[in-house]
Amino acid sequence: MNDKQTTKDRILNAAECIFADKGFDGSSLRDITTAAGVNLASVSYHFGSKNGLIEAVFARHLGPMNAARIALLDRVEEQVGEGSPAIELVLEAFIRPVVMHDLAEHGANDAFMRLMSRCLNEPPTHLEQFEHHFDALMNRFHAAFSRALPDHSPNEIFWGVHFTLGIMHHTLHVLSHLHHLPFCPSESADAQTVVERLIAYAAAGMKAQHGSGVSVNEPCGGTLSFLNSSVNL
Amino acid sequence: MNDKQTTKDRILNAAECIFADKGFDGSSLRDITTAAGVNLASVSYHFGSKNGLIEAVFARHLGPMNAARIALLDRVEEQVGEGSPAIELVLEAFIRPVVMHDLAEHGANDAFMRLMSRCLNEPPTHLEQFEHHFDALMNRFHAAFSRALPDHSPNEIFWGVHFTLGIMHHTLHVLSHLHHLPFCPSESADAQTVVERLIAYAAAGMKAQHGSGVSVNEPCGGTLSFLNSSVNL
DNA sequence: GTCTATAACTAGATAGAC
DNA sequence: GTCTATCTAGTTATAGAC
Repeated sequence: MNDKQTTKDRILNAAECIFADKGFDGSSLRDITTAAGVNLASVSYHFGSKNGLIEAVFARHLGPMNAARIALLDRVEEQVGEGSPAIELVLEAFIRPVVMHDLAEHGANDAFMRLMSRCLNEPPTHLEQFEHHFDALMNRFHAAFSRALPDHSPNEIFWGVHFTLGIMHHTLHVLSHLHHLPFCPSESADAQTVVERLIAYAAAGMKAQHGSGVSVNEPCGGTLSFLNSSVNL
Repeated sequence: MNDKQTTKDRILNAAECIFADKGFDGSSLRDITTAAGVNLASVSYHFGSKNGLIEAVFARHLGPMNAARIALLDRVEEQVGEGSPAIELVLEAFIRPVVMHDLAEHGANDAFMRLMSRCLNEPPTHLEQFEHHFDALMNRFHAAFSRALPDHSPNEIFWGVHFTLGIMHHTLHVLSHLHHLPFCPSESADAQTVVERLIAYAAAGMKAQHGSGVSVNEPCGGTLSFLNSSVNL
């Protein structure tokens, strides 16, 4: 806490970055404290254990981020009253705070974005400890999606929401690795524009869920049936 | 190689499963050899090192899986000749072999599906060693998507393809964790139906990319602009 | 090909001086 | 609060008997 940041913050910042690059199990506390320029033992002092540090790294961001998503949803629902909100508005409240979080909070630092993009696939042992950050959020949004798409069955809503989680999650990964990806046009990187693309894709996809997936025995509605033959799947 | 499988196969099967559950860094060779019922040193003998084992686990599946995707795409392009293939057909060739792979090959064993769903987010160090399995595939499909959507800009194709990778990737995760997910209707699990839902969502989403994301200064086409004010993103 | 034993190293956690 | 030093346990990898 001299003229820069406290030891606690230095550890959190370094941990966020190194966890994002190498995963929880792939990052040692020695890696993290060396990068942070602090002593190894300070992790135990400030966070108790490595798991305590992991939890702290997330808690710092997930609270504000999910609060922003709920706040946007509140405004959408306030505007429509008893009616059905536009699916695009619900999607914007769901998506924008996530993609914009790092940019808004820390300029160009994308460490937490990279970390989020990694999280879905961490071992369940690690994820259970912050699942509670998402329970209330998903309840609210699941209900909102159902209201926005009143003709959709629970199954159509379920898969629509999960497909949408998938593009959001993958987008965080793409945004934080754009420079290494093939086929990447030079104008791709603006996050605001990407949010719009995400919403357009997800809105169209969720609307298209209604009535899809109904014909188990005639797999793809006729026009695709020539693909269902001898080719090894 | 008594009456069951060889030591090499026992290791591969156990590794696939344990890597899927705990990640590469989170799985020790002791975990794997114990589960396989073989000796610790046999990993070095058969695969040289832990990295050699990781590569072998993937090579066993990625070759046949990506060959099936290319074979389906060949048939689609053969049918349309010089014209534009339907986006749904290209998507089916892209998606179906991936989702169906485990079911077709091993009945209900979903270990490789879980492993694939984890992979995108492993540390780049681990992923580089099998990136080459995807180079030719992505070249073929990128061209096919461009032909199927001739009005789309390179940027629209780029994001459309990545959003589609995202839903596919997330779907593998959802399919292998269905039983733990909230809001999951009982009839959700049939993989064939899920493939149809995926194609419907992705086709609608990719088509909707054209013309989206054009207005950087007026973020969401007017109707959403009331969300762009003081709420903390 | 399969085993035991062990080398060489790294991990997270902590005791105790300052 | 911060440090050094160290403990205990776990890791990959290998040498060498069978």
